[in-house]
Amino acid sequence: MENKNLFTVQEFAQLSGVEASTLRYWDDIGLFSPIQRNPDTNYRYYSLAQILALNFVTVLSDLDFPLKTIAELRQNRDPDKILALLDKQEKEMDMEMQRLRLRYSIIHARRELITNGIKAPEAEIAVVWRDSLDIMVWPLNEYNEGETFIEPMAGFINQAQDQHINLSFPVGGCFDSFETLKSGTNRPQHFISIDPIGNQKIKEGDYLSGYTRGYYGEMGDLPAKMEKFAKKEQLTMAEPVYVIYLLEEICMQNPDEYLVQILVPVKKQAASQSKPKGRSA
Amino acid sequence: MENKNLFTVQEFAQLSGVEASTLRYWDDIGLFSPIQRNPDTNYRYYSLAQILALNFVTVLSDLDFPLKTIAELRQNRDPDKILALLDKQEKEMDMEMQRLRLRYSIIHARRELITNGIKAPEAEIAVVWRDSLDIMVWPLNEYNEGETFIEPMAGFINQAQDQHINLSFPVGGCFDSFETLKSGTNRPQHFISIDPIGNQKIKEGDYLSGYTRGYYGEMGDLPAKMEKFAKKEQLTMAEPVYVIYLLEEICMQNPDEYLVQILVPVKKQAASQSKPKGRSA
DNA sequence: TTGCTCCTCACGTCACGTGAGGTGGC
DNA sequence: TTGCTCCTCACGTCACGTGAGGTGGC
Repeated sequence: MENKNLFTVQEFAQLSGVEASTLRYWDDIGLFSPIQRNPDTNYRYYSLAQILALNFVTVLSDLDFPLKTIAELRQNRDPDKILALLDKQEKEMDMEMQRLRLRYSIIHARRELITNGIKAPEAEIAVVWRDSLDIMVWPLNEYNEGETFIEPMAGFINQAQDQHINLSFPVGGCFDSFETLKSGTNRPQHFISIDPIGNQKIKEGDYLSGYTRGYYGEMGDLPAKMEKFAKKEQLTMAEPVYVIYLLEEICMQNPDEYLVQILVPVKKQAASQSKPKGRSA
Repeated sequence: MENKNLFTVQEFAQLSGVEASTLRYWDDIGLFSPIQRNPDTNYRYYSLAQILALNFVTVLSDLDFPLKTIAELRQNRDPDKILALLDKQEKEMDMEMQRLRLRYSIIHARRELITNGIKAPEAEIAVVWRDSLDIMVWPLNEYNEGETFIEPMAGFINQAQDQHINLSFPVGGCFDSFETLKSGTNRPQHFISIDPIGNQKIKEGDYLSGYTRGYYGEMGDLPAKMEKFAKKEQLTMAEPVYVIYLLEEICMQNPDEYLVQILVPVKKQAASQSKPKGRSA
């Protein structure tokens, strides 16, 4: 009965949903062969019953088992062995899941910044309310003479590998105070990553916000402008000061056009407290 | 300053966490090249600042962008383009997630059956409580003379592709009644898949359960034994009858040793109702 | 004779990793 | 002189997909 109905590759491909080229390849590597060959023409002929034997291969290859493993199993399978391999495969899938989730959060973080960068009111210095943002704060940077952010960054990248730290999240800087920012805009005390599983946060609250364009650490007269604005608006600057690169090498061709946002936590000086001081001075 | 510190491939590899062979390859394909070459020795020399240019490549390749795309972007990137590509990448990740989830449920379903198969009390016919089980019920099978399950199965596999039905879930059979099972153990009215997103369920309840070994549809004297047991225990058989292959081609070498479980929904005949009947007859 | 399917090589894919064989500086 | 790093090919990986060139049955 099984021999009554024989199928050519194309027919069997149609029947099984496995491509003819794949069937030929599986035959070539000895994984799954037709029950018959025409000795003259060398045509392959598959039987209907082979659809079940094929199922063994397709099920396991759908589960991403290597064909080599499938071929070995075909000769020598048993329930315990299959269970062990299913477990192993599931563990690799768990790892793949982790990788996917990490990528999702990187894409999410980067999309946020780029979107903000595109619609940023660049000329505007203003007090804005910020929700809290999860970040990772990198270790304290130390600078020798003439060094900029690049040296400690290189050092950290170098160490990060050992600690399995992912460096694909957007990066910014953190300064101890507005004074330290002014005295060296290209030497942040800490780098930060906009990393949702980071250990720290940019706290929610009011921030004095300003934007400027330029390569990493080049902020032109923005700090001076912001200080002037703060004085005029009677704002008390607090710490730490964050700089966040909204548009950088990932999406900008020209390094001089990188877009950075400076964020300084501020409090409005209460009228009842500041005014008397101002008057008495 | 940038030229002061130059690094060989190995050094730059160490610094950046990108393998030296990868750096050479990225140079070969024109994706990322050292700023200098020694004209005599052809040694590659990278600068510290290149670590940032490298970051562009590593971030995007960590996100699984094709190197070709990264190379094109490097020449001509802008925020909108990057946003579009991030979206595209996320959609592919969504699909990968779906594939992963599907594989998880296949592994889960198969592990359940195999584990049950390994520890099954094979000789035992007994009434067991079953929790409900999600399944997909395939269309009604029709049989011509001399045909067995194999023909409708082949037909269905053939159609399944168009409907994007995944055939990797464990398969069983469903019979309209115990009588139809007895009259053709290799001709189930329906196939079923143990598929958690199937449209139907094996209802929870008491089932008469028996095991036997043999190729698909070969059940020896198990149906007869189960019927005898039911009679003795005064069980009323209901419908439908399920056969579930716990151990089949996926984990068994020898087709004669496939392990099938027959499940017949039953009710104990209430003593008050059945006894009078029995006496009056 | 034309069109269709089948066959067997052989090459391309993608992003490297791994030698093989040879050179240059301490 | 030895050991180390660097170089440039070239080949292997994995599971096919895609021709190229040729044959057989209607």
